[in-house]
Amino acid sequence: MLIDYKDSRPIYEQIVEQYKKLILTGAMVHDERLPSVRNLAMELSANPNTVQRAYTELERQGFLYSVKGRGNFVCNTDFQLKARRDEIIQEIVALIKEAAEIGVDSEELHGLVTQAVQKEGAL
Amino acid sequence: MLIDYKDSRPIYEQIVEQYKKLILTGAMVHDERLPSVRNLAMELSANPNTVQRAYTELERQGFLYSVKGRGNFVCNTDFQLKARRDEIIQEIVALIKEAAEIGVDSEELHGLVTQAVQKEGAL
Amino acid sequence: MLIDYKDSRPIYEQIVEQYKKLILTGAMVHDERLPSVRNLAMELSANPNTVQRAYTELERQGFLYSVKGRGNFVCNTDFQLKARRDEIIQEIVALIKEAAEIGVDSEELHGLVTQAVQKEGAL
Amino acid sequence: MLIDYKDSRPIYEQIVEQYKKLILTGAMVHDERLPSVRNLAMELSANPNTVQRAYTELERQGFLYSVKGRGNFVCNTDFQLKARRDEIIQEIVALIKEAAEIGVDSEELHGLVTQAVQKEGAL
DNA sequence: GTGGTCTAGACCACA
DNA sequence: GTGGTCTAGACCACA
Repeated sequence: MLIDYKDSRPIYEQIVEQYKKLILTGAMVHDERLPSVRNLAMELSANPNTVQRAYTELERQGFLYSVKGRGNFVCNTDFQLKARRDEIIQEIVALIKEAAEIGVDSEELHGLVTQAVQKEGAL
Repeated sequence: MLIDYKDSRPIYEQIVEQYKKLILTGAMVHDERLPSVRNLAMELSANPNTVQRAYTELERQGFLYSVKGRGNFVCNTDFQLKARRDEIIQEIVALIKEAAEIGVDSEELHGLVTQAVQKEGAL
Repeated sequence: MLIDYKDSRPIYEQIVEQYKKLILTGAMVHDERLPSVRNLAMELSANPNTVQRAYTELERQGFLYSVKGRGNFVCNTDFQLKARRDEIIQEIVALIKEAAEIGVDSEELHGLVTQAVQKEGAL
Repeated sequence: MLIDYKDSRPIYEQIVEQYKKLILTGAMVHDERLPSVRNLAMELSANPNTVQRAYTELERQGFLYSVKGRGNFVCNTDFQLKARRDEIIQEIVALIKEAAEIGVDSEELHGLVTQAVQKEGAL
């Protein structure tokens, strides 16, 4: 877990993002325990309030559940996975529409994206 | 020009976004005059400073040039168009990578996006 | 004579700059007549007040003299030439000092400048 | 930090210039904290908005990064240093060209600059 | 406490 | 009239 203090996004948001990624990619699994608020705060040299805020947000979004006195645990994320997949699709569709508006038709765009993906893959 | 005061993004950023879109889509053309700072502020019932900030940002990004005592005018945007096209491609590539990480391969994704585009098109 | 309305500098200043250059380089000579305020304003589609302001400034700096009812004429510019030469030297000295402050010594700088001049010359 | 209220340049620009110099010369180092917006404003008897504007500009130019609730900190400036070095070279080249246009050849100029540097050095 | 955004209103340079 | 800068002071998000 790494916080980038130069990032303009608030620290609690960076924590939320990183745990969401760990959970959605399967790096953390159902019922696995997250670090305690206090420990994570020390590890990141952040304020415990900030970590608590991140955990509260993750709970609100259905990524973890907390058990008093025991800690915070990863939820089953089938639902979140499907939701994120649909979000990704909607975001791509929006970008395709914007490209069309500035004169890049979907075939041309498809070609350019394919090229870019191959370049990345070749690195 | 419509500002959403419930939007969490600051007003000046909304103004910037909307003019960028108008300019990139060709709705406003090279050397066309934008409303004066004071007029736009009145129209949006916002403060002239807020509009000024938006215009300064648009100038910095190369979308308009200002002439003291005359007003603000749209720049030639060939460069900005190409830059935005490349940004769109990179954003799509990043989304494809994220999809792969959560277990949606690029063929499946392509199919789902195509479906979504067709649905939208049918609206 | 060309005014760049996209330039952030005021129009009157651009006029001043261009006539100073024409006069210092000898493109306009001692006692040569400048266009009338009215004509130049028309040619540049600028406000006559703006042109008048430029001429007043040029007179103040000793580049032209005006004769009522006859027009504006180029001064002898031996003095201005020497002054501008000294200014150029002072500006270069200041840049050399700044370079030293950021760790570029004068020999290294001399080499880099020589290279840059040759590149320009080769264009 | 000294502001010259008689200077025609705006206060925020003077603040930007001075911090750029402090950072580029190494007087302030990577990750060092700048004064808070409010403190610097008090020290300069300027308005917090004016200081904020200077800091925003310094952030945009890559000289500092800001962390909400914590403060503003100096960036790593390798890139800025190189960029400024190149700017200095280009400015000197432009001055050499201007000198040539008004009849001072580069050898003569070189001699005059060398003299001037030695005089300064002797102060 | 600290930065970010915004309103209200002033004054200046420029055309 | 038009843009640019600035002061005074408020309120919010974040740590």
